[in-house]
Amino acid sequence: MPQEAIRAALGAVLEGLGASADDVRLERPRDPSHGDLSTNIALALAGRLHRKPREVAEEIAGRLDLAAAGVESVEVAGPGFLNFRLSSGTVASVLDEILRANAGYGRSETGGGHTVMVEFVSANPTGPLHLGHGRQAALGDAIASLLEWTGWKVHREYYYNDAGRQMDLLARSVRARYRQRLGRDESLPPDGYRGDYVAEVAEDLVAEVGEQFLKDDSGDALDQIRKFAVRILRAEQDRDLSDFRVHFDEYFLESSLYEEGLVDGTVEQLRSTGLVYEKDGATWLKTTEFGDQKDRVMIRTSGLPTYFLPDVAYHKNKWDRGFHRVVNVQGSDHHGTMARVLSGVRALGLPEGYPQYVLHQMVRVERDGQEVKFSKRAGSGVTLRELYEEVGVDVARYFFQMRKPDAQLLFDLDMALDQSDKNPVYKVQYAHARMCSIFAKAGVNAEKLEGGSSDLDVLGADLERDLLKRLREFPATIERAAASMSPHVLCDYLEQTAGAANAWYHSGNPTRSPELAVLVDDSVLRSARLSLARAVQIVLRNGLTVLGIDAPQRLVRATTEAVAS
RNA sequence: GCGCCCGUAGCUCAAUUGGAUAGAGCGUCUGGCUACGGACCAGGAGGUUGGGGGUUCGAGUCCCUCCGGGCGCACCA
Repeated sequence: MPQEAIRAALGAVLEGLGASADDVRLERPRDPSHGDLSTNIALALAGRLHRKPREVAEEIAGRLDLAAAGVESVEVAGPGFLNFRLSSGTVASVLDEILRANAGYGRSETGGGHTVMVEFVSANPTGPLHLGHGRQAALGDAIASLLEWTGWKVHREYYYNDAGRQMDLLARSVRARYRQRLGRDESLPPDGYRGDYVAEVAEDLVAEVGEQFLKDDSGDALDQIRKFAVRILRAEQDRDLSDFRVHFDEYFLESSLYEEGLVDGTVEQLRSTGLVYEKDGATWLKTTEFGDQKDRVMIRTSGLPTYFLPDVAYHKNKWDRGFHRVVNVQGSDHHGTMARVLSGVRALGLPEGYPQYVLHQMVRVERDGQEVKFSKRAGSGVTLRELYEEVGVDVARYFFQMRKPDAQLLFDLDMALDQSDKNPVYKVQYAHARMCSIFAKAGVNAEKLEGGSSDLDVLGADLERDLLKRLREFPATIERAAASMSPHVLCDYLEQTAGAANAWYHSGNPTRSPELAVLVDDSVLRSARLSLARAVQIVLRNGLTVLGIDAPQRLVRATTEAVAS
């Protein structure tokens, strides 16, 4: 690892300047003319030492002993950067590492095997999942996966409200449709659920119980209808998520918090903090103590808790279950709840930074430059299933992941349906398939390829150096994406790496420049380039795997009819 | 009105968390190609990073302010 060697060499010199190797940040400069690796340590130190940055840089460069680091040259550039140029053998040495680690390349132990819970989707079972849930499902799953790749033990959890007002409204909506279906004149509740799926549930109810609830207005009957509807809709959500390749370790029911007395327990604990008071017949929590805009009611005049109380109890429960790091993925329309939950959790004495939130913004879908708005079945919006049945799961997942969560997402259906390199998903998948096709053409078993050739320094072409340097950055990219909980960082990396791989591949067009082809006659070159192709294939495949997207060995273009169906 | 998020090429978005000449894709323009998989390739043009001020060796990034957009501001969830 040249980074470590350079870092060590720098460390030796820096001791005399009151700094250490830990202060050094080595980066790949954007501009290749600035070398292969670069550090700003002299700039950082200059202020502290009250000296000119370039002078400090010159001094460090003069004293560096880089004999063992595979460095060809060091130069001082710009305001005081130290730029290192590596020998091509050193640059190519990453291939050994990649081929050896194979499916493990990119993994790290940063998380130390500690436990983290990622809670996401958490939609109430009042209807089909829509696009916002889709973004959250893809995003949450990718974040969970990134944490796994960086050494965390991840628990995926889904929380849902199976009681309360919305559920009651759902039950009454289903009851109305059910009675209409049986020929009785009954209208939907004023803010009832209007989507066609409600009638579908009602149809199932008729098949199940016949006319049993036709005239029964009792609370018990309504309760049974609610349970029936929840069962049907939960099953549908499970199918939608499972077909979207998103799976949970645990489904947590809000009602269980009440059944196990956790809500009452939380009230008691909060009271003991002295931050609880009575006003206007209700019970309030001083959330302003923790930066909320106003205090919040936790128990209404009626004696019933507001929703925010079980939320706090739930987060106490997560902690007590041993999850001392929790990531909540939510739509940014819920950001108001965040401050309240955090206040409640702080009041209970849980530490700063627990839980963490990733808030994502809304999704719009466009076709031919026009926004797609309506789904008759869902009553409003577009359902997740409608989307991925049209564009495919790989494309849908990738599109949801490729943008930073806290910006609005424009889902461009025309690009999503395109099957050329214009579509970033196919661009990456196709680069992967291309590498696989080279192995097939060469008649080699990719799994048997080894990087241990001592002749890797033949990979000296600009496109090869560029590609090699990108491959080396894969583990750091995973780290960065995981640390910032931003899958789009990985998407960006994969697109650029696929682009670099494509450029390399195309430069070796056998008709025009056969000497640059992977499968050249020269056996040393051929073997080194096959190793490079293999490394590219491994990195692209691992990256796609993190995102939950297939890395097929060959792509078969769908026909127009198949796309339409 | 208050709070959170966002504002970067014609469009959709990046920018290694304060680094060097702000990068990709789409679109556009100009060339090229009998193919290690044509689901093409190479290259060009395109920018006062919403405006203004500040912090420092250095700002798209941090601070202040103004403008514009999204979301949230219940004893609803």
